[in-house]
Amino acid sequence: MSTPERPVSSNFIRTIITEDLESGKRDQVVTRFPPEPNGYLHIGHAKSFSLNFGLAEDFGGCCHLRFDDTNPLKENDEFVEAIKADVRWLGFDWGEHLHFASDYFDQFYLWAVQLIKAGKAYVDSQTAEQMRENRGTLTKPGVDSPYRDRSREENLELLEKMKNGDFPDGAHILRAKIDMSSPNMNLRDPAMYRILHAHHHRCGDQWCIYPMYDFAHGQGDSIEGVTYSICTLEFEDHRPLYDWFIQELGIFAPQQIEFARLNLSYTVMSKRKLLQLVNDKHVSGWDDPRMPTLVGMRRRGYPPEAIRTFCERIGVGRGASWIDLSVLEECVREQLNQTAFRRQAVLDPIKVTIANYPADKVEELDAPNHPQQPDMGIRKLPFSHELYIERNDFMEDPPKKFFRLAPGREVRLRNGYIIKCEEVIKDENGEVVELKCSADLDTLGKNPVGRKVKGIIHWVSAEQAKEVEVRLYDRLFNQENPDKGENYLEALNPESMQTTTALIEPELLAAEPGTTFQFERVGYFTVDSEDSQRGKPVFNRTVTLRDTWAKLK
RNA sequence: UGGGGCGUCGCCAAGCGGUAAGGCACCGGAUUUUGAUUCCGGCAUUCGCAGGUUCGAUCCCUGCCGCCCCAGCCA
Repeated sequence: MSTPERPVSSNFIRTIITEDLESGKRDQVVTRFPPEPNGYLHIGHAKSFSLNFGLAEDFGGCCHLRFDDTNPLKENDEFVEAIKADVRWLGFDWGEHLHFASDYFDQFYLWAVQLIKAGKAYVDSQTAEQMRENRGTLTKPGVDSPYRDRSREENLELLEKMKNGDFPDGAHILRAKIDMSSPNMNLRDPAMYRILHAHHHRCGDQWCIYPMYDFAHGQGDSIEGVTYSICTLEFEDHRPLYDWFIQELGIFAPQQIEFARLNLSYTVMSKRKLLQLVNDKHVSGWDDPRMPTLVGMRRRGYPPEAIRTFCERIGVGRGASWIDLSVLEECVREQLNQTAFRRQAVLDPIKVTIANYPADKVEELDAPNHPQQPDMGIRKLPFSHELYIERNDFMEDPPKKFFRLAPGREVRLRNGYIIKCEEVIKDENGEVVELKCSADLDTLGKNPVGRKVKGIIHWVSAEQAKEVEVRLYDRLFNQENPDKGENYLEALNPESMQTTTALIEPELLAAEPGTTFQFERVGYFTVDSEDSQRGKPVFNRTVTLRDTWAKLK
């Protein structure tokens, strides 16, 4: 496994574990990442499993990957495989420890029987509505079910029949007998098993009853010897219930520690909403480059190292926090800056002709693949008398601080000569269509004497340039918190993807899907892995370059 | 107005009774054939508010205020 530098910053979980190890309360660290295979993983999950795998790594323990597959109605193997691939993509390894809650269904059933025998569980035959009414409210205690005092024998028989499929869905339910007046709603006789005549992705039609997450999660951790069950804050209220099951069953007790889940600005993180975005075709799929899913980010071109850096950088706490999307983008730039080959591409072209350069001449200029890393080599860049430059690199009447091309001004062509704008040609509408320039042919690889040329712009040679499709991605939502309004769909950014045609240097035509380049002065672009064809790449804008000029304006 | 949590710089986040780490952002300045990168420097007399305990409190106590989570046969 690659070990990205980890400026081991302290956090409260690390502190707890360190103390436990020192005091002898624990002698090893076993964590786990327990996703439900009902959707694709997103950046919030990455925070969670980076934490879990990272902790195991730091303390010389291990981290399990366990699928909590207790609801067959929503789960399937496609998600299982995708989740495994995502965790691996980020560079984590669960070794031998690939588990499923469904591996433990027999044991869970035995434990349910055990609790009935101990008078700690009963079969309720109220309808779901009745149960809801009798549960009370936040301020009113609940009312005991009329079935609460059934005999153990009757409970046992009913559960057996539930298991055998003798009842339709919803006819009965197994509940823990705790306290209907508990101020903690989770302790008001929570459901343990429900009847579900459903096909399970791993068990097939073996079961007609399935354990609730609350009756499976804690015991799954216990069976696996998980020492630290790290989960998000919303499960804090469930901890007394998990502890109750563990205690009544007399089994190994993991320690649950909760942390705040990740909130990222300009995006949504709930699986339900991501699923809706996919189903309602607001995006092209789970791997749409605008999605906060790991498959989406991979396709967008975000390197796994950047995501790990991000997870490390944002830290872990117990207060609800909002991380700005720009923090993630900065991690992406940081990584890509070191690894991406530099290329030239023009997204919004304007023609430039070099009057003093022979019309029939084509020069192959040497251009470094990475100016700071010579060992990354060079490539050839064709130069001729007719070029394209970026439209916004020219201004007819520029402010003093604009050091790009303007009438009478000089500018350096990146990796090429210094040129001077001699004449501006417009069409009948006054639109600039071409710039006539002259080149100082003694400036290739050196600066002219006696004058300084500050501006540098990128370009492509007109005849050799190739046209490719480029997708300019932007944030999916234009509200910082899309959930703040009535309906998060209203916050969708209509301009989150804009397709355009770019002119690229010819070398780029052979780019392999999944590779990322820096289009100098523009941004990082990754060859789309779905829609590119051999010799016909489609580029996704991964992230723009920082642009202090844009801020100045 | 039941219960469980949380409030330290613009955003994260250390700190656990001895006098405010770090990262990101931001602002200067240097280098630069990417207005990118890199580099150097700056950036909380103050820890939600008000009292109290103490020689000393962000850390302990009390009371306020604000925010988040819980009433699925979802996870």
